[in-house]
Amino acid sequence: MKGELTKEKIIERSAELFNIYGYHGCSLSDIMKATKLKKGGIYNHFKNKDEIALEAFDYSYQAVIKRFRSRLDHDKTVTEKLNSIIEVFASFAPEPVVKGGCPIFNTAVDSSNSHPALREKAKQGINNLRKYIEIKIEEGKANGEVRQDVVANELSTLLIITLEGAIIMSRVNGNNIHADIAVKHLKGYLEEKVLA
Amino acid sequence: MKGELTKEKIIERSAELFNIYGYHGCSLSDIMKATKLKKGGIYNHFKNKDEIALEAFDYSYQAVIKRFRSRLDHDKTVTEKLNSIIEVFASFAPEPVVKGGCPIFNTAVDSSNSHPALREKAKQGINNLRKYIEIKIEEGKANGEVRQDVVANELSTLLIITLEGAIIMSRVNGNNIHADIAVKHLKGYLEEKVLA
DNA sequence: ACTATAAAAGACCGATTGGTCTTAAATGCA
DNA sequence: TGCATTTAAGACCAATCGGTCTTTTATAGT
Repeated sequence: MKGELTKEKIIERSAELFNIYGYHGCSLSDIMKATKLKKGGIYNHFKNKDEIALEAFDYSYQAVIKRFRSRLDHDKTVTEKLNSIIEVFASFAPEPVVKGGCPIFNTAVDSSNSHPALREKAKQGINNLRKYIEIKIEEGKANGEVRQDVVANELSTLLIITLEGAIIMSRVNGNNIHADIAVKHLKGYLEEKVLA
Repeated sequence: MKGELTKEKIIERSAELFNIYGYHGCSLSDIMKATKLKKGGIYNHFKNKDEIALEAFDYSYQAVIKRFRSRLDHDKTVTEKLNSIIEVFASFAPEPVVKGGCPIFNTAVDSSNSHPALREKAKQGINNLRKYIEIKIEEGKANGEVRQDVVANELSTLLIITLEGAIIMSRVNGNNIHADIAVKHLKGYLEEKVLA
């Protein structure tokens, strides 16, 4: 069907708009302009703006996960995977998956006090990502690549907060050096404190 | 004059609203409700919504700086000051200066692609804060408390991104453990890599 | 090619947006 | 206490918001 393509186009374009401008900063007429559709063409596929935003977040989240997977699939050792995780995060600064920065943290900040349903999705997105990293760390502990005294969920959290903070800082300053500082620091930390 | 008090009330209340809901998520009628004023009472002091938002940011920024200063004033050594910086940041998670998280980073994320004037203010706020920390580090290098191989502006950036990332993560999860993890990590880092 | 159906257009809706302006009330000084 | 001035009220405005519904157009199966 043709409609399915249209729906995907709406999702892709609004994912970008929501990521750049936030839920309240992006209106239906913005989406209409971006998709070159009129109201009827949009509401034929979605029952309201919320539904667009929610599906757009899912799309963005999957895009983030896809970048992690496609990179980590090439890695054989946990050591390589942990370094890749750091690099993929940092890549969100110069080459965002969706224009406007990391959609997960952006949505978290944008929605956390104003849009419960979106906030819940962002929260789950973050925690899924954290769990994903945690499992890699546990794998490293199991096969001897990672020290036994490393607390997987703490390290996972540390990686995410440092890199997400860096991405935001880089975006505000229009400069990637902050992301680079985070990468350097975390890689050094891995070497000295995490890897066996 | 009475009007001055009213103006301050408007700024304080809207600082909170903007911090919680963002610029586009907070309407004039929200501000009217929060201040118990009608439109005339508000536009008597400000020429438009932008002016309120800009002055509200200044207010929030000063409140952040004030918390840093009042805490760091008690510290004698640079070592104490650096630990205080970490603790003050972390305090923004359980006890925000303005309800809704750190107003500087919130504004940065909220405005960075949609409100140039506000974005510029947030950018300057972040960089002033970074400079402030950088100077403390340089003081430590000068008096021998901090190692000579520490790059002040890198360490300053690292502290901010890690702690700001943690604050956001804590807010989304409604839980301070992420801020605590950041504190623990950074204090350990200070001990091992920064302090002489 | 005809037709049933899916897709998109766009007029229309009430509510709300940010903002203006006139009017009324509160304030502070003499 | 009287009066000028400051402060706030609130009616009013055009524009825009998200959303509905009918109509037209495009598509796809026969």
